[in-house]
Amino acid sequence: MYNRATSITCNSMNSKNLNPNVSVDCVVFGFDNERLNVLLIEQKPLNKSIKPQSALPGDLVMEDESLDQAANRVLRELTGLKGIYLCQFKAFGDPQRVRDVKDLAWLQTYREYPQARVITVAYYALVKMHDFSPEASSFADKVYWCDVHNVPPLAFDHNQIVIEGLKTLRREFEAHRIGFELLPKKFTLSQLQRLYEIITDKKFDKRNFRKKILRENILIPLPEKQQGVLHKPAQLYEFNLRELAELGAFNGDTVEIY
Amino acid sequence: MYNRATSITCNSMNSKNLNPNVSVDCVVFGFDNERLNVLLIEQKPLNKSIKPQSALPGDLVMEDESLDQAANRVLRELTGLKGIYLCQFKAFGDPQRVRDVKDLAWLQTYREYPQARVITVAYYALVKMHDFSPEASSFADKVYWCDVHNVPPLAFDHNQIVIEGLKTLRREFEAHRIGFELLPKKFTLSQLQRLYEIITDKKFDKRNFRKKILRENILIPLPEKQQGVLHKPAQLYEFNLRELAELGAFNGDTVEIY
DNA sequence: CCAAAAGTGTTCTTGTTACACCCATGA
DNA sequence: TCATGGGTGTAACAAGAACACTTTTGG
Repeated sequence: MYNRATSITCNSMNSKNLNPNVSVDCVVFGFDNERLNVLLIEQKPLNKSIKPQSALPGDLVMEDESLDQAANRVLRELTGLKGIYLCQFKAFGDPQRVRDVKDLAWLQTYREYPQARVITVAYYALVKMHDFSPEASSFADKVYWCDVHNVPPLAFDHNQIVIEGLKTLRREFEAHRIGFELLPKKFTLSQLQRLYEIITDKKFDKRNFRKKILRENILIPLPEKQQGVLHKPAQLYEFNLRELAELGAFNGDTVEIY
Repeated sequence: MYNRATSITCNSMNSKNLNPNVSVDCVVFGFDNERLNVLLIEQKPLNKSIKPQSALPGDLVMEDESLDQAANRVLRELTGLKGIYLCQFKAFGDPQRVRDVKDLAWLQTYREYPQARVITVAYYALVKMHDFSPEASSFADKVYWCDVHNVPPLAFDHNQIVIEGLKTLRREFEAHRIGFELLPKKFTLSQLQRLYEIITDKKFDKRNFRKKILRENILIPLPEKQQGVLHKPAQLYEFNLRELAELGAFNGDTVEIY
C-alpha cells in the first residue's frame, strides 16, 4: 500500500522527482576480442549478512525526461559510462516482476514506494569493452563485466531481460551491420571473423567469410602487416566509413541523445 | 499537480484500480482485399461544441494485469474485438506526449489524474477486416476503419505510433510469413499477390511472385476454379497449414493470451 | 469478337555452400 | 625444421530480376 505525490508536485523526501511506476534497464554488451560480456552491477545489501545480488543497471524514470534520456542517465549514474548508443527493445510489465522475496530488502532500502508496480523499458547496446571503464557509483557496490554464457541469478526478471536482449542483439547484428566500432582501427580479417562468430554464436568458413566481406566493399586494405606474431603476418584493414555510413550501419535509425 | 492512491489501496472513485502512469495502445491493421486500414475510435467530446478527435484504442493499465493482458482487455472494451493476436512493438515515453492542449478536455473528462505523465506501450495486430465487426463502447462514440494512407490528425502522439506500427508490420511481414489468415479459405494467386503488394506497399512481377510462392510449398491447389468471373477463371488454392506451422508462421514466438 | 485477367519459361546475374593445400614468420 | 595461423579458387546450386505472349471466359 502506498501513497505518492508526483509530477508537478515535488516530494520533499525525494529530490529527484521519480516516477514510481516506470523504470529503464540497460543491457550493455561488451566485446573484448575474446568473449561477449554483459555489464552488471552488484546491489548494496541492506545489511552485511545478506548475500549481495547482481542486477542490470537500471532505475526509475524521472518525471521530466524521455525514456531514452532516462536510459542514458541511469547508465551514467550507475556505471559512469556515457556516450553509448542505447536502443530500446522491449517493455517488461509482469505485475509480479518486482514482487519476489529475493528483491524485497533492496526495494525497501532504495525505493520510496517499495510496493509500487514497476514496468520497465529495456535497452541494449554493444560496445568495445576496453573503451569503457565502468565505475561503481553510490548505489552499487561493484560494476563488472560478465560472460554472457555465465550470467548468475539476477534481481527481478533481469535474467529474462538479458536473454531477450541477446536475441535482439544477434538478430540486429545479422540483419544490419552494427558493431563496427568493436575492433581496433587496424584489424585483420581473422579478428573480424572472430567478432562475427562470437556475437552470432556461429562458425563460418574462412574462405566464404572473406569473399563475402570483401565483396561488400566496406574494408580498405592498408599497406601494413601484423608485426611480431609467430606465424605468417596478416594483412591489416580499416573500415570504409564512407560506405558504411551510406549503408546506414551506425546506430539504427534514431538519433543519439548524449 | 496530482495526488493519488494506487496499488494495494483501492481508490473508491476508481472501481478499476488503474495505474495512472502506464497505458497501452493498439494499432490494429485490417485487410479487406482492397486496402490496408487501421482501427480508430472517436473520442466522446466534453461538450457538443468541441470537434471530436480520433485516437487509437488505448487506455491505462490495471494494477494486476500484464501489459499483454491490458492490451487485449482495452481493445475488447473499446471496440468489442477479441481473440486478436497483439504484438508489442515499442514504448513511447516523451514527457510531453499527453500535454498537448488538443487533448486536455478529453483527459479532464476521462482521467482521474489528467496531469499524470503517461508512458504507453504500443501493440500492433493484423486481421481480416470482415472477420471483426468493431462496436463502439461507452468510452468511444464511434469505432471505424481508416485507410492507412489517410489517417486524420489523432490524439496525443498516436499518428507517430501508427507510423511506427506500420513500419514494424511491413518489416515483420517481409521477414516472416504472417498474415495468412487474411484471405478467404480458397483464394487465387492474384489475390495473394495483391495482399503482399498492399501490405508491403510494393509491386511484384507476376511470374516471379508465383514462382517464389509455389516453390515454398505452402499452397495446395484445389480441384476447383473461380466461377462467374468475366475473364479466364483462376485456379483456387488453400494454405498448407501443416507446412506453415512448421515454419513458425503464426503469431511470432509468443503465446496468445485470450 | 472483345475485354479482362489468368497463366506460363528463359536467360542472366548474384549469392551460398562445400571443400584442401601452400605460405611466411619467429622460436 | 616446426608450429602457428594466414591466405587462396572452383564448381554446383539456389535465388532474384527482367521480360511478352497466349488462353479462357462472359458479355
